[in-house]
Order: sequence, then structure tokens, then C-alpha cells
Amino acid sequence: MSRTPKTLSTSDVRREAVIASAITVFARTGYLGTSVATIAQDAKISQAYVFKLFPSKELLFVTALERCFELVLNAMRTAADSSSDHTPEAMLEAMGQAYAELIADRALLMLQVHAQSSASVPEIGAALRNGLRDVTLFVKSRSKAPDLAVQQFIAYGLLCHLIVVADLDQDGADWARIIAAGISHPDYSSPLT
Amino acid sequence: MSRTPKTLSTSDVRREAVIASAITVFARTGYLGTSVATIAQDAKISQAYVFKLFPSKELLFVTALERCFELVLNAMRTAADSSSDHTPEAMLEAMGQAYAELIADRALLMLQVHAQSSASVPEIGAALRNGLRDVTLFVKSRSKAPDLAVQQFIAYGLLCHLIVVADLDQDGADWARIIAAGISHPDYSSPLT
DNA sequence: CAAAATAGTGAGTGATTACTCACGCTATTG
DNA sequence: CAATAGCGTGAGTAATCACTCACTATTTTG
Repeated sequence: MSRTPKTLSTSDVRREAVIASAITVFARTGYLGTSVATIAQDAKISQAYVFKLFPSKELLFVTALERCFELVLNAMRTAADSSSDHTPEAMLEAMGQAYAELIADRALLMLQVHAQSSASVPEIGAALRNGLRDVTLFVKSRSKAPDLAVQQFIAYGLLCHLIVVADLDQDGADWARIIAAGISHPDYSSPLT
Repeated sequence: MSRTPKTLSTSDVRREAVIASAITVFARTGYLGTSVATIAQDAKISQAYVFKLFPSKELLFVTALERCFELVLNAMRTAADSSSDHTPEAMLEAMGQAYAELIADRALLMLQVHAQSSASVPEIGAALRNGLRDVTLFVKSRSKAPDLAVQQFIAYGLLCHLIVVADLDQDGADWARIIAAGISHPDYSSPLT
């Protein structure tokens, strides 16, 4: 899974930087809405060099999306590994919590939302399906929860996306509270103070 | 709610045609991915006239999205009105079924997916929130189900979107079946034959 | 029937963008 | 030290697109 041989050649370092920039910039403005010039600028290299590192914008997006799912899986794995209670309910709870924390910065979440919108681009659709498959199978195998519970786990993940995309937890309205109840991503300022 | 005075002036007829085209074309290729020229072509008028009828592409998309939510609400209202069993469970079931049938052609569903991806455009985000508010409040008031059930209703609607976007019900894999179980939009060929 | 409103268009325009190419700089290697 | 290979860029290019404008044809009205 982990790339990262001992020592990275400088072009691999650049590649990593471009992927990181791609994640944040694509997350902000979507696949069609971001120019590779913007990503290059964020990564502090020229646009031409981005095209030396990645053959096309499409493949750069796919790479960013794959990385996104890797990060999600890693977070869930860590949470699952360090959970003491191994009941299905507790495992799902732990993974859900890990996911909520991971996407607090919105980038990984928004990238998935944009990927859904661009899923008709064949390579993007395939990458989305692969990520979904990995997450589903991982959650199922680690939690050992019944299929219906796994399905619900995914469904509430999507609800989480909607809450963020539509800014529902900033919205005090009662209808918004119905949708966001118990989901709004935690205020990490309070628990420790 | 219903526009439609007795007789539509021809420019209003054109407006309606453009909205219909906008729904199908935006649904296919998204907000940024569709050109106004394509919509004009689909509506069989010139691009210039589209801009006479709508001040901007942005407002055209918003209008299409608003119409989309009107159609969703109408379908749910009809289903709710004609349901004999008035228990919360039965009402949710009826509305869910109506929604599943309505979005079988994918256009209204895809439009919502694209709207989520473009929600950072302020007018689009606002229209999305309005639609969500109307649906949530309608479902809550007609079903009289507890908030948690309404939340789950929405969450499974989103799951439905994902299944279609990622083509999960064409995918025979077991993991895809976990996500799509009991949701895959019905095969309307079998029940009557 | 004159005039004013309404319906409709062809032909731009300026900005953006994915991608290319010819070219340098620097380090390694033989 | 000469040659080669890898790192990196500035300056295009051709296409696309949202939006505008000057203009015609048709209908309505006084």
C-alpha cells in the first residue's frame, strides 16, 4: 500500500506535492472548475511540469481521488485497530468517528462529492467505484456487522457530505437540525478546554 | 404553486421548453460541463434567445434546479394524498416509492448531484438549501414520523443517488449488492407481465 | 395603416484553458 | 572534461464558451 521508498527522488517529491495540491484545489473548485495552472501555482511549479508528471488533468484528478480513498481507509484502519470493544456496533462507531474527524477539513469530503458529479468520465467513475468497493469491503470485514448496518453506515456518510456541502450545521433552522442531528462535525475546541 | 395561466404567451412556452432542455442537458453534463449553446440546440432556438429569456447560465441552472424540486415535491404529494394507510411508516414508504419512480429517468437525480458539486456558487447553494428545506418539511409534516426517521429517509435518498451515479445496480459484485440492497430502482418490466 | 412592441437570430468578442514545444540548467557518469 | 540524462520553464496554440449587439421579421395596437 504505502509507496515511499527510503529516499524519494526529487521528481517523486514534486509528484507528491502536486497530488497534495490537486486534492485541495480540486476539492475547492471541482474537476471542470479548476485549471491545472491553479494546481501548478499551488504546488509552486510551472504548469508545463505538471504535464510532465501527469499525462492529463483527468489522470491527475483520478490520482488525487485514489489518494483520497487511501487516506480514508488508513484513518478507518487506525481507528479499527485501536478500538478495544470489538462488537460490530463499536467498530462501526469507531470508524465513523474516525471518518468524521478526517473530513473535518472538508477537502477529502468535497473531492468525493465532485467525483460523483464527474463520474460519467469513465476513468473517474471507475476510480469512484474502486474507492467505494474498498471502503465497503473494509467496513464489512472489520466490523463484521450485517449488510444492512454497513449499508446504513454508507448512507449516513453521504448524509454527512450533504450537511457539509449545504452548510447545514451553520444553519440554525429546525429543518436543518432534523438532517444534521447527531452528525454535525464536532467542535474540537470544547472537549479539551 | 402552479404557474400555468390559461394560455401561455409564446415566450412563456419557449421559457418552459428551455427549462425542460436545461434539466436534461445539465443533468447529463453538469453545470460547468454544459454550454448554453447545447441547451439552446436542444430547445431548438438560438443561443442568443436563451440569454433573452434568462439573464445568465447561472440563473438558468438555478431555475432548472427549482423546477426539479417542485417536481419531486409534487410526486411526493400525489403519493401521500393517495396513500390509504396513514401511519408514519406507510407514508414514508409511499413517498420513497414515489421518489424512486420519479427519478428512474435519472435527470432529476443527476441534477441534484451536480447541484451539490456546484453548491459553492452562492445562488446554487441557496437553491439547494431551499429545495432540501421544502422536501424535509414536507416529509416531516405529511408523515408525522419522528425526526430520526425523516433523517434516515433523506440519507437513503442520497444512497439512491450514489447507486445511480456509480452504476452500482448494474454491478453484480457482492460489495455493490451490500450498498444497493433493496434500493436498486425497480425493473418495471416484470411486475405486470 | 402607422407605429410600437414582441419574437428571434447571425456574427462577433474577449477571456480562459488543456496541452505542446523548444529550450536551458544542473548533476552525474564514463 | 565531454556527454548524457533528469529537472524545469516561457511562450505559444487551437479550441471553447458566456455573453453582447446590431439587426430582421412578425404581431399587436391605436
